Amino acid sequence: MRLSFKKQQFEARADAILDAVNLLLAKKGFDLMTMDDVAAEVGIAKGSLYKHFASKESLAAAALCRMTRETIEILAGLASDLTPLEKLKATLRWALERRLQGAVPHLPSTSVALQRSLMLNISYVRLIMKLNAELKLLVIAAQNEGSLDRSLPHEVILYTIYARSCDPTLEFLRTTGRYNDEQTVAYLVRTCFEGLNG
Amino acid sequence: MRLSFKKQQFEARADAILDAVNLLLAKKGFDLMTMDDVAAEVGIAKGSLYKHFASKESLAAAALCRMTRETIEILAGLASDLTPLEKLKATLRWALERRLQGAVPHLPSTSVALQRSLMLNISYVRLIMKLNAELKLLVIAAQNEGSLDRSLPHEVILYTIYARSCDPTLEFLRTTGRYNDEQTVAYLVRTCFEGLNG
DNA sequence: GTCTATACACCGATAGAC
DNA sequence: GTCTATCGGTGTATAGAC
Repeated sequence: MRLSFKKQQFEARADAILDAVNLLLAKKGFDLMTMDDVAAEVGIAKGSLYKHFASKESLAAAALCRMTRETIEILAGLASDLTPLEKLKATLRWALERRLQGAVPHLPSTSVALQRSLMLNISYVRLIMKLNAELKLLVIAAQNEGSLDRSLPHEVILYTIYARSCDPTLEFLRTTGRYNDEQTVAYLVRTCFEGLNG
Repeated sequence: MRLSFKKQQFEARADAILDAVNLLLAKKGFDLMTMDDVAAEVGIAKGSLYKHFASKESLAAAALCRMTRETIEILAGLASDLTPLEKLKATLRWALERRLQGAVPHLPSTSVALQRSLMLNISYVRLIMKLNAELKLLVIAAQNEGSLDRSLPHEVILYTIYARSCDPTLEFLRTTGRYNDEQTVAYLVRTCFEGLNG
């Protein structure tokens, strides 16, 4: 079918655009990323971007939606014999590895402007709420089995894990060049759950 | 002395400008903060800003220098009978409290543009290196007395504490409205050093 | 030194030819 | 649907009157 093929091409290009957006969001952040940057990175004209996405905000939202969807899939695909704590650690580990590969952090704590527009994006909010609900269940389950601190509100634990997925310590440690990616991720996961105390 | 008085006024205005910059950096971030914003907040004309500071970058650098200097003073003023670990915790607690009062986080992990320009600012780099050296001594001392994990590189510990001082968890928890400022800060310090495990 | 006015560059978004 | 060209708006920084 010819039509289906064209549509496929269209989708493929949209995906290529989101790849570029992801790269640029990670490198420069939302505020400093320009539509010229995106167009140049993809190798198309700036005007053509607007045939795929209505605005810069919706472009970023689409990129973050794709990544959140991916996270939900990873979480769903984890071996079912893992404990809740192991699942949480695996998800955090995966998010940190993705960042080292050039992905943008989940929580766009970088730009207030982006945060505002995202909260008005229904698709994004739905996805975040879904991910949030699943992680919350894991946190509570881990607390019930005693592997996570019962005396901490589950919100505190959940937010702390979220924050760790976009922790700048990752870049700091990479900049030193003293540790490989595996060690860096391991240090972050370890200090998150076990703390710094001796 | 007439000249000294005028000079004093000039310094006072510079300080008022830095207050405004601090507020705006915390609220909007460097990229979204405009010189118009700063001028409006201070209540002077935009052109007058450039009589005090050469550029937007030097304006932000001056604000961050002032805050770093303050941190060094706080650290120096801590009771000498505190253990190294207690000093580190007290400094982190102070930084988080300052953020809740509207101060900008130490590490401007928000803006890549600002990071770059700061690394070229000699005054700022000197101050950061001084603070860094003092904190590093505390970390190593705490490791030697066994109150911080000896098997972690001291860099990992130091960067983790830095990152916690600008952790977005603070805003997340405040947004819920379920905890007062004291509790919020306590949760952050506690999870940083003791982790999330049960 | 402080103001108003403006130069100059850049960005998001659109128009119109093909 | 992709391109080039451009509009409208905004931001940093400066010029010039007072």
